[in-house]
Amino acid sequence: MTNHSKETFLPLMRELAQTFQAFEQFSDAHVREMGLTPPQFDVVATLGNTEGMTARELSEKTLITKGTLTGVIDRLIDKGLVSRTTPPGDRRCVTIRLTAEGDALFQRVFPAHMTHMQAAFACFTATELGEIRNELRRLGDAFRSANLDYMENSERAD
Amino acid sequence: MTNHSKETFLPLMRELAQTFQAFEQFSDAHVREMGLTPPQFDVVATLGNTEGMTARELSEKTLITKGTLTGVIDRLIDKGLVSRTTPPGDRRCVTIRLTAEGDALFQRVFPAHMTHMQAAFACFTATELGEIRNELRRLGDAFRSANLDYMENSERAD
DNA sequence: CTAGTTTAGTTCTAGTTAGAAATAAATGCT
DNA sequence: AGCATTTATTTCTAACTAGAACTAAACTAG
Repeated sequence: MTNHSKETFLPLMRELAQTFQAFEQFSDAHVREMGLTPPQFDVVATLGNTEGMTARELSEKTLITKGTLTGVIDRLIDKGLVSRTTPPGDRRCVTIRLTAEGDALFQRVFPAHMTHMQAAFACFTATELGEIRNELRRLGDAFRSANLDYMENSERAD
Repeated sequence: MTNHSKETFLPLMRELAQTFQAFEQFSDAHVREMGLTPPQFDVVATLGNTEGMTARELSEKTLITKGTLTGVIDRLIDKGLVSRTTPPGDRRCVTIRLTAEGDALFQRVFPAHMTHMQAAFACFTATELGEIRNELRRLGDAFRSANLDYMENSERAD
């Protein structure tokens, strides 16, 4: 258990933010050229090659909160790319599914986006990519666990 | 120059997004408790211990685009935390500066936030933090350079 | 079997986002 | 000096954001 001075971890925090921003810029520029917003692409990519799923599942996989997701789905329905139906058995839920048009878009756009992204990783070996992934996971775990500790303490204060 | 299959780099992309999201959640929860939105905190932290700066400088340091910054500054002015003045010499610019009240908030809130963030890094050595930072930089450079290549090609297409 | 709780989704609010168009001042060229 | 370009910021639009309050349906315990 080490207590770091801010000079030790602030640069890492900055680097994380800048790296993520660079990733988003590279990814989003391509997504927008294909006529989708980044969250819309995220939803279409997640629904691709599935039988559809509930809003809750979709929210968990895309990291889009449920309140936001309602609006994103609304706009995808306006574009004719997804449908919202009530599944038999539980009328609280909705099943969100790609339409034929949405599936056609997915088949066209998803491989194109993978090819786009691939270009950024060409200067790494597969081993390096795995190592970076592990370090990111460790860092993410540290944030998640620190956040749990923090929320636990503020609960007690209620 | 390696051509990776999507199984090689997709997990890394997901991990990057999840790690950044965990970082934001941990940081933002604390910032909001102190009565600021994350971009507002970012601006206050950047202006702290300076004589103020132009909107352009502030935009570069915070990664908030200038159009967005106008609104963030407006709300900080409403709260009485910053001021917007035209510097002598160039009437196109504005100088954005913490008010006395804004400085008092900064002195109180910035150290508290550093202490909050520090807790997440306790399980790493200083050396590890440096290594992760280097890998993040390398990854970020890869995205930035891929993005430059991409933009160059689309320019030619105009 | 029914009141209370949990779960699913939508709606609402305030704020942020990028990008494009508009405005205005300063600089550079001739 | 005068016109064109560049630079700095604001305004505008469409979309996304989290979180809280709300509605409705489905459990669950007595």
